[in-house]
Amino acid sequence: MARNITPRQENYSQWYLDVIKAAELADYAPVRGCMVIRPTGYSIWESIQSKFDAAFKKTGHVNAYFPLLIPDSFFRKEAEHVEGFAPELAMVTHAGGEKLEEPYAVRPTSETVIGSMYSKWIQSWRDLPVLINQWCNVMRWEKRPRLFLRTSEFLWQEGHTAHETAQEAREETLRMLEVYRSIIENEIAIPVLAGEKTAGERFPGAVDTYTCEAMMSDTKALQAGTSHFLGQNFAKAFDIQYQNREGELDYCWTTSWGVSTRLIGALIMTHSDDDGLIVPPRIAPVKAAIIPISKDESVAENDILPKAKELSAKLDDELGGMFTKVDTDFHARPADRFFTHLQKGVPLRLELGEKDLAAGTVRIVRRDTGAKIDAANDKVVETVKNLLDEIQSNLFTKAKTFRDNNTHDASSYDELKEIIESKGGFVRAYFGGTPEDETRIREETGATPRVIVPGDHKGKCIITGNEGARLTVFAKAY
RNA sequence: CGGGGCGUAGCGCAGUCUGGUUAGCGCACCUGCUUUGGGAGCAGGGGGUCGGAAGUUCGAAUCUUCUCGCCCCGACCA
Repeated sequence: MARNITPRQENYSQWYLDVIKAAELADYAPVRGCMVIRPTGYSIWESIQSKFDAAFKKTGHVNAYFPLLIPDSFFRKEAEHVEGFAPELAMVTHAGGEKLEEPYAVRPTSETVIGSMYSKWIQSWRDLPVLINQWCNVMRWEKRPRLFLRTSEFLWQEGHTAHETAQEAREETLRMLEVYRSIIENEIAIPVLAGEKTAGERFPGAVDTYTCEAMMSDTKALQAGTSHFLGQNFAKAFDIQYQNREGELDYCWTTSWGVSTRLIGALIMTHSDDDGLIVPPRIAPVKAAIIPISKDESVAENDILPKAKELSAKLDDELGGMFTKVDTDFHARPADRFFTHLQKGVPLRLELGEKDLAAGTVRIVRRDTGAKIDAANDKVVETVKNLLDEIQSNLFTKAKTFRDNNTHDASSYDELKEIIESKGGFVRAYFGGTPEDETRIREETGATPRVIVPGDHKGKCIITGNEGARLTVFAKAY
């Protein structure tokens, strides 16, 4: 049992912070609300990034980079956008030792700068669609920061597309939502509900917002990715016009979508346990730690290490890329070395000692279950491959079962209130109310509508009593 | 931003109320020996000026004022 991590049951937030610290994922920076992403954490981000980036390329998107500083006036061009972001903008008022004529905002998101550029680049329907993504940092001055979940500065990806028709833009919005769902579920092993947000939860300036909503292991909800249909709001604000097929001027239809380093927070709070981090195999930068052990340090180094390196090379070679890491911390005792990799969430631990060499086997230990398997040398590659697949699916299934077990139905507002208070988790109820109703529900229960359940579920609204309300998931959220 | 808690060695803490010789303890770290398959034992070491600033005092970790930061709850949050 880990002795440097507070048990989850005792104090969930402390557990979360302890896991991050023990796995050396991040540390607090000198500036309030900012964090340093340490190598172990950053390598997980790189791994996540590469999955998404490949998928974006596959769906026809290209990467570009837009500047960090945005003229303050840009934000005022879209009424809802400015209202939504004004409170969290960081402003640069001085530069070069002088006060600036017009302050620059440190980007909280780039719809505005990108919109201004699109208006220059797009002339004709032949220029469309424009499908651009950028990987960058953004800053939102948060009142209550939490590592990975809500920091003032964070890393993310923002896709910005412009289309000829509303239909096409809507399809794009949903296409990217599906890309998100599939990667978050299949690679990061986090089950999500991919669906529409209610009016009160919309991105400022969007016509429709969609989310991939996940449940953390304390039953609170976390928005893991969003995709927005922006209609012609930004096109009108930034004058993104093109000449259509009939020769007339028309406004584009735009979308934007993003996932951030918050996914690392989601990964932690979905899979990890009281021993520390657990990283799903497909995301894990190191999938197996190979640990040569012997009572005699020189034997470990001179006799066993070469075998370990051989095994490492074989696994890397047959299973692809930077697959394994050989632990050469011979001065530490085995148990200490085991814990290091355990806490960093490495999916498999391969122990190689004199006993194993004599028996022609390798001892394999699973991070998710702790199960130990002695695999014969000629079966190691196959066993490792199978175990990684098993761990991947086990993590997903476990998380999904947990979510399903903590999802309840409410047929009245009172019942919703009662369930949120007594059990927590996701509560499904028919809802067709206004943003004002949402505010009231939040004030009275602490829960908010997280996502409209995908599919055509209609019923009687628990607030207004009107028929035709959509089945909506309510929960307390991060 | 409001309420509460807290900043003393890398981490966790004691000491603060009732100012006073070289500021302690556990873990971690370093050296040696014995150990070694889920966080070892003994012995010997290194490391802090007490979050920061100003003040009171012969004397401040301890008292006063200001300030910075962290955690929890609340408000807010695409």
